Amino acid sequence: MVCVYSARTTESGVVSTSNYEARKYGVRAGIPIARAKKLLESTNAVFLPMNRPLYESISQRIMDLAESHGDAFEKAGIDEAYLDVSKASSGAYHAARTIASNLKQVIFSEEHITCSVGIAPNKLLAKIASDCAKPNGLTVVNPEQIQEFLSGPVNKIPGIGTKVEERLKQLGVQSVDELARLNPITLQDAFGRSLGSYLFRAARGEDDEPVRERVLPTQLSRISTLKMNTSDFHIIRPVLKELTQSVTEKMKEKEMSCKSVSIIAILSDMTIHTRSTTLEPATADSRLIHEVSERLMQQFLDSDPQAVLRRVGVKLSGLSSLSGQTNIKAFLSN
DNA sequence: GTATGCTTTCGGC
DNA sequence: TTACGGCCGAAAGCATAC
Repeated sequence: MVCVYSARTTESGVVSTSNYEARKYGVRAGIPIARAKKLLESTNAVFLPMNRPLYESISQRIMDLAESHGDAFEKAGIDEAYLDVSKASSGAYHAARTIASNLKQVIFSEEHITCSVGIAPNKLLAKIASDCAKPNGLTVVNPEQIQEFLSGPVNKIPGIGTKVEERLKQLGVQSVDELARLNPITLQDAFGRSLGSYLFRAARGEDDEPVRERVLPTQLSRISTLKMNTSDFHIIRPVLKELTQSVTEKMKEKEMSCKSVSIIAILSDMTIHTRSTTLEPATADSRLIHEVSERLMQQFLDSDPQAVLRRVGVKLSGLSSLSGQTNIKAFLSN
C-alpha cells in the first residue's frame, strides 16, 4: 500500500493506491489507513509513505515516451494520458495496436513498469477500453463493436460513480443498454443539461472531445491536515502562510500569474468550504497573495464562529502565463 | 436569450 | 462500527451585460 500520512497521528491518513493482492482484501484507494490495517491484519502487508516527487519524475519520463508515439497528446493525470494515433496509424486499428504494443514494450524496458492501453474511435471508448483489461492490458474497440463492447453495468462509463449510479437505479436503469433506451429529455430532466446529454451520448459510445495538449495548469493548490482541529486563527495562520508560500513559488516557477486566490477549509465534520476573491490585474506578487489568503481565512472564521477546522488549503486559479500576457500586450499595442 | 465571468461544489486519481 | 490526503479539472449556480 502506498499511503498519504497526515500530520495528525502516526497512523492518520488514507491509502493512495494498493496492489492487486491487497485489493482482494477490500483495500483500495481512498480508504483510511486504520481501516486498511484492520482488513490486512492477518497478512504481512507493507505500508509505504507516498513519494510524490519520485512518482512525478517517473511519470514525466513515461509521458515523454508516450508522446513520441503519436500526434496530439493529453496528460490526464499522473498515470493516465490520451494519444491521438489517427495519423500515425493511418486510421487502421491493427496499426494502432502495433503502436500501442511497441509503446508498452518501450515503457517496460526503460522503466520496468506495465500499463494498460485502450484503442478506440474516441477518448470515452479508449478510456473504458483501457479500464477493461487491467493490469497490463491492450484492448482494441473497432467502430463496429461499440454497442457490444458497451454492454454491461452503467458504472463502466466514466462519470458514473456511486451517486449517478444510485439515481439511475431509481429510474430503473442498471445496464448501459437500459441507459441507451432512455430518451434525452428524461435524462436532462433528471441530471441537468450537461450531464444528461453526456449520459445520452455515452450510452451510445459517442464522444467528440478532442485530444488536447495541456501545456499549463489552470489552477494550483496546496492543502494540509492540521495537527489538531481548531478555530484559532493564530494556529491556522502559520500553516496557511506555509501553504501559500509553497503554491506561490510553484506558480512563479511556471512563470505564471493568478487572477483568483481561494482558501479551503475542511471542517471537523469533513464538510468542505471555500472562499475566494478575484484580483485585478492578475498578480504574481507574493506579499499580496499572502495578504489576500489571510484575509479570506479571517473572514471565513468570522462569518462562522462555530467552524472547527480539520484541514486548511489555498488555491490559485485563473492562471495565465506571464510571457503570454506580455505577448498579448505587445500584440494589442501594435 | 446568449455570452461571459465569478464563486462554490463535485468527483477523479 | 468507526476510522479520512493532496492534488487536479470541470460543472453548477449565480450575476451581469448586451
